[in-house]
Amino acid sequence: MTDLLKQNLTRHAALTPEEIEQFHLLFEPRFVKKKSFFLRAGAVCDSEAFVVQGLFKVYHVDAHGFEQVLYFAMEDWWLTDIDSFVNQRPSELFIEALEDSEILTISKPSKDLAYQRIPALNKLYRVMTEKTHVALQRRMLANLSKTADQRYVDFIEKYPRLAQRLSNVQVAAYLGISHEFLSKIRKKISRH
Amino acid sequence: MTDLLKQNLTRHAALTPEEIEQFHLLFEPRFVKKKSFFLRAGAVCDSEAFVVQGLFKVYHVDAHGFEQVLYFAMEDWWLTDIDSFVNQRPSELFIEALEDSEILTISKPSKDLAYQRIPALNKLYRVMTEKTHVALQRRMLANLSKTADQRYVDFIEKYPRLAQRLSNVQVAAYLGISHEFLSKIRKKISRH
DNA sequence: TTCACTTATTGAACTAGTTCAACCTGCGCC
DNA sequence: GGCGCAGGTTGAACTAGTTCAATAAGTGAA
Repeated sequence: MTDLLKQNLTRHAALTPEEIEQFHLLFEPRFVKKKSFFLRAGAVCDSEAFVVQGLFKVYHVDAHGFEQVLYFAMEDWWLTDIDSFVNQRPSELFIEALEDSEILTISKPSKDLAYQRIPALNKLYRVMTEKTHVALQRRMLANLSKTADQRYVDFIEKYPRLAQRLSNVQVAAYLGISHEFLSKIRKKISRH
Repeated sequence: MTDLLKQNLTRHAALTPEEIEQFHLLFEPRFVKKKSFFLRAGAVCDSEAFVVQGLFKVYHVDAHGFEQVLYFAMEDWWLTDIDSFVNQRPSELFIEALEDSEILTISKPSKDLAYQRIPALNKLYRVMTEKTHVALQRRMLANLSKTADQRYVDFIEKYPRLAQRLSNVQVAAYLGISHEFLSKIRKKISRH
């Protein structure tokens, strides 16, 4: 079960086997039932998590009660509100399990300790943050330039397995459109 | 002239004076005239830069020839296409001077060398990337939830000095709306 | 089996934002 | 001094996307 985590850590930067072993011992397993929360707006994000099994939605709720999805996290993804976790300030995000899930969590004190003891972790998280930032930049540009139709097609092409596990309501909240309009897009596309 | 850079470096992580001195020596000054480019799509981003004086636009040009602005960089900001710089692959972005500008550049080999010699830089750039990522997340959520009116008001409140130096065409390309529509928004707002 | 609830679809009326074309500055340049 | 031209405004016609309300199908719990 922690093999997936170890593989993930190895992918981004060259840590020694000892460093990986030492780091992964700081994680604790936890089960999160469908519809319950890893983080709620207003609370401080006091731990980060790696998804071993299951699916989560990371989202914001605006003044009108509408949800905007920042990202979905399934197996091999990370859960965190960087701002809240790093600065230990109240979060503005919700992180909710969409399926019964299994995660590995690391507390803020443990991670701070790890940064001190394993300096190479700074490089690891620098590289990981760079990658997620590049992905978000691409999404930002796509949102500024493409129609909802194109963004929907791009989404199901880029994340086919994820798309299968999501309702259209969830996908619409990610694309930034109403679920009714997504339904109309799907109809149009299905007619070729 | 390099004082601004040193201050900027100090702001994000605790480097020793020696480390800052050693790092800043790797930067070279360069002048970029208005309307000329620091980076063009298709080229590899072989250096990063810190803006000492002037103003730049970092943007993408889509298939229809429309520009989408990723961000503007004035004094005390950084210029880079992270993806192209880190992975040394052709960029999809343009970085163009909107005013006669003065920058400090560091080449890819110099920065790689610096990471080796000054491990604390990994923490510095981890923290800087985290901050820009958080800012982009907020912008993404704002774009998904707010109308163009609200986004325009937010923009001039958040970056009042920057907004003064930009034409409405540039601001519209940042907000993701046509400049004609921005003009109508401005008229509506000016009537209180 | 029934009840409550979530999910998806559809249509009609509406609104936010685009597109195109016209026009009006101000301003640098030869 | 006139010329070209980038920047901003405006209006009219259009399109992308929303909102609201109705309907139907599936699902899980008691």
